[in-house]
Parts: sequence; structure tokens; C-alpha cells
Amino acid sequence: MKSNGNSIYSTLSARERILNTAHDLFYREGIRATGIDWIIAEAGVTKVTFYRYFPSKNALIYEFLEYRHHRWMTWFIDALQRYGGDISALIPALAEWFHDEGFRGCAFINSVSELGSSLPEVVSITRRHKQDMMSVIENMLPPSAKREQDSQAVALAVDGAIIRAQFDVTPDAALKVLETILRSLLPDWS
Amino acid sequence: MKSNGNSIYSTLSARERILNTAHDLFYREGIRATGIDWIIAEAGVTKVTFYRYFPSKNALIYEFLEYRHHRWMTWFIDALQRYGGDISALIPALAEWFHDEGFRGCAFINSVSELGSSLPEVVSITRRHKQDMMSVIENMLPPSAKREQDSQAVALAVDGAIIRAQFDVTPDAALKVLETILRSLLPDWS
DNA sequence: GTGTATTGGTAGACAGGTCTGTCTACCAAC
DNA sequence: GTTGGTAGACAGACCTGTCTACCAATACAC
Repeated sequence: MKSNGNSIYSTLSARERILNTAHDLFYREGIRATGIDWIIAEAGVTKVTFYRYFPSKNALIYEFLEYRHHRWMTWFIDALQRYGGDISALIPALAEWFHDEGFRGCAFINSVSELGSSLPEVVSITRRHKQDMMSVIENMLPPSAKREQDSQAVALAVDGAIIRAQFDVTPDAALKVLETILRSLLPDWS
Repeated sequence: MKSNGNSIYSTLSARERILNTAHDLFYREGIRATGIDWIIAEAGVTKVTFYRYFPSKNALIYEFLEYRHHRWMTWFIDALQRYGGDISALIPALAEWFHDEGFRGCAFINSVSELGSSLPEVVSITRRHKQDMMSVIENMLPPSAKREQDSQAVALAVDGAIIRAQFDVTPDAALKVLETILRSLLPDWS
């Protein structure tokens, strides 16, 4: 087996290389903007191999979103822990993400924008992702009768901040405005 | 000149028909998902006519965004007036939009998601659009030292609500959560 | 009214590229 | 033999953009 010297994933199996490459290209360039030949070339596989593991591009898109969900949630939970584990950890955690040079917004929001009409399954996948994000946020809030309501408000503001960070030149305003909102929403904001 | 009996814009000039058709298809189906042949067929023009008015698809995309900006801002300002003209008008105005059967989120956010990498000009166009939206919001708030800060927070929450309304089954939660945030943010919320 | 030029359109072919997906023939390792 | 790969060709559809040949309406000069 000839490995692709250019791929940063060359110790992985072919399937993993495809999935990781697709993840990077789909997120960076857009899903429709990424043809399967590009993924194939970057992953260092052939078309037969590609179709052995992913029966269609749409199947790959679903796998990409599940993979992205797992990967992002893992990062999110870890980052929140690293910054103290309570709700105020949201700001530095998101700052870490927004300042990442590869930041291109939320892959799920992007996929709804791009494919919401032609591949409507991505909408329900996004709903599940956002539900899980909100659950993580809810678990960081102290128990109260309005815990769920607050977590919905926080999650909605986080989505707003993600959007703003995506079109602004720098993410600083998005983070600052998000903090303003959270300070108003949450009485025990530190 | 043979008019296209199927086009709902058949009393308009060819250029206007193209632009209106592009607006509808780009917003409903996605920009990349809409080939120029589809626009041409729906607008009832030929390729020569299309290229007479729009030297490229990208030129049409820019025109589409400018046209969308003008159209949306006109609607936004009008809707806010219709619902009373103060900041609480935001909720029913957005409800009107979100409940529209053609609602597919914010065309500007969608274009950044879809084309942010391949046509980065859409990002600065989006920034301008969002700045104008925020100015309208600011003008609805009573004068105060934190008027600009509040308008930024409101605008960010509005973007969050747009996103949520886009992936939820119905927009009711998005509107309710937005109202919760605005109630916390703005002391004189009615 | 007629002829001409201009303007704004038509039908449709074409070129070359990209896209998704199907397939053949072959190889290496176990 | 099985598994997991390779190189690469192919088909058909779609995409953006270029071009030819022609037509109708209007304005203007005579």
C-alpha cells in the first residue's frame, strides 16, 4: 500500500483518512464546494476505496456530521473543564474556538444553510447537536426552576455569538456581547 | 418578445425577472445548488440576455445580496412600525418572518456559510447588512449610555433566534427564548 | 409611408470543466 | 482464498460562459 506523503493522517486506515479529510475540507471549504475527487486526492485513496466505505457522498456527509458532533462535543466538554467547569467557563472556551485559525462557524449551522433544502436530514441532525450542546450548558448551571429556560437562552446567545464571530473581522466583539447577555441572564454570573 | 407564462414576474424587465428569480431560488434552494440554467428557465430569458445584464454568476450573487438587503430592510422597518415601533415590536415582527412558509433563515448568514471561503466578499457584505440591522434596533431603544451596547446584544440575540428558528420544527421556542433574553437585557421591556 | 439603425430580445449550439458514481485489471499481505 | 488496497477509464449529468443567427419594436430621417 502506497501511503500518501502529503496527508497528515497517513497512519490511519483508509476509512479514517477519508473521514478526517472530508471533515477538514467540508468544514473549511464548504460541503458542496468539495468534490469527492478532492477528498480522494487529499486522503490518498482511490475511488473504489472511497465507495467501499461510503456508498455515496450523502452517506459521507452524514458520517462527517456525526464525527464532527463527537469531536466538537469532546472538545467543548474538555474546554469547559479546563476553564473551571462553571458557566463562566463558556467565554474562554468559546474564545479558544473562535480564535482558532481554522474557525469557520458551526459546522451544523453551515450545513443547514447549505443543504437545508436539498438534504433536509441535516436539519434534524443539527437539532440533535444543538440539543446536546444545550444539555451540557444546562449541567453547568446551578439547579433551579428556570435552569432549562436559562440553558435555552444561553444556547441561543451562544449561537448568536458563533454567527457574529464568523462574519466579524475578529471575534472580540462577539465574545464581549455574549458576556453582556450572560451577565444579564444569570444572576450569579461572576 | 415572448413572455414566459410561468413566471410570476412577467410584467417586469428581463433584468428584473432574472434578479427576482435568482433571489427566490438562491434563498430557497441555496446559491450553489442553483445553476444559472435554472434561473434562466424560470425567468424566461436566454443566456445572451442573462449575460448582458450580469457578466458572471458571481456578479449576480452580489446583486442578489444587495437586492435582498434592500428588500429585507424595507420589510423589517415596515414590520416594526406595524407592531408599534418600539423594541417590543421585534418579537411580533420576527414572528411574522419566521412563520412565513418561505422562511429559510438569514440570506446573509447562509451566504457566509456557503461561500465564505470561495467568495469572501460575501462576508463583508454580511457585516454591512448586520450593521444596518443593528442600527435599526438601536434607533428603537431609548437614548442611554448603553444604547449601543444594548443594540449589539439585541442584534446578537436576534441572530441566535434566526438560527434556532431555522433548524427547529416550529419557530415558537426561538421567539420565546428571544423574548426571555430581551426581558433580561432591557429594563423597560413591557 | 418607407427604410435604416438601434435596442432588447429569441432559440439553441458549443466548449471545457467539474461532479457523482460504476467498473476493469491488477497487486500485496495474510 | 480473502481482504484491502492500487491506477485509471468511463458514463452521464450538470455547470459556467461564449457564440451564431435571427426577430420585433421603436425612433428617426426622408
